[in-house]
Amino acid sequence: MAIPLPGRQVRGSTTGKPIMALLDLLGRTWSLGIIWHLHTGPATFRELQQRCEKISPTLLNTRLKELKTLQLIESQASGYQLSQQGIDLFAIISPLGSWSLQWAQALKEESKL
Amino acid sequence: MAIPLPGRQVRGSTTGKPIMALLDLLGRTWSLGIIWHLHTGPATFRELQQRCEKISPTLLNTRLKELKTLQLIESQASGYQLSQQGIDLFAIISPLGSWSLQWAQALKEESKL
DNA sequence: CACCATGCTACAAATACTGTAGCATGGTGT
DNA sequence: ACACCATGCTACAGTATTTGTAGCATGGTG
Repeated sequence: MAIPLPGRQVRGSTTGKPIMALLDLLGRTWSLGIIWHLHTGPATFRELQQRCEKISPTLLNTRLKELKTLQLIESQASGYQLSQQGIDLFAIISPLGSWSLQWAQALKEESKL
Repeated sequence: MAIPLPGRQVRGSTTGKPIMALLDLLGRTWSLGIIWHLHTGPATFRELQQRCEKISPTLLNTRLKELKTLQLIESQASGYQLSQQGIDLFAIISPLGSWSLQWAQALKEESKL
């Protein structure tokens, strides 16, 4: 699957709008998960594999390449880590952590009724 | 694919943590896109199809069911719309819109070098 | 009753992802 | 120098997901 570059046509949208490229990227299996798990600090390939529990090396590598091309992560001697852009992106999505807790709670309440 | 319920094992994680269920959900093709496009207001099935440009009706319907089960959207006479939870979730991710613009700009600058 | 729009399903083809095996490279110890 | 191990990553076949097109069922309108 082609890397979703802003300005280009991407999966699901022909407009080239950056947000569409971003939604395409984040909508791919494991993209969000990798960013999420990398936020706890740099990780080697194998360690990242473990943080992600069940990702196949094939896909991990594919996603890493995409994320690297799109400058959300970078690889250093210490392994892979979020780039400054990646950190900024994570800052936006990090509230999802606590939001998910109250969401889970709400679903639980609902199912009691 | 089973609907990613918080508390259950989901694609990519066995821990049952709500955030993992959420990442699984949002990581599915078009989930984010549907939420994004619904934020501009309620839409009928066919209208939502058009907002999403290229989604197949099969998948649109599948996602709508998931999002409805997970209480992020609800269907009314006026069509589908974000639920209160969906609105809250959108509030978190909405900065992605402007973030994507500067990200696109940065990528463009980079490619000039 | 013909005509049209809408919500949605069917189903086969195309695409993406998984899982296991294992190769290539670069240490470390002897 | 050589066996031994860990790491980053690729190969590839099997499986799951997504797309695309066609079209059915229902309800409203003239």
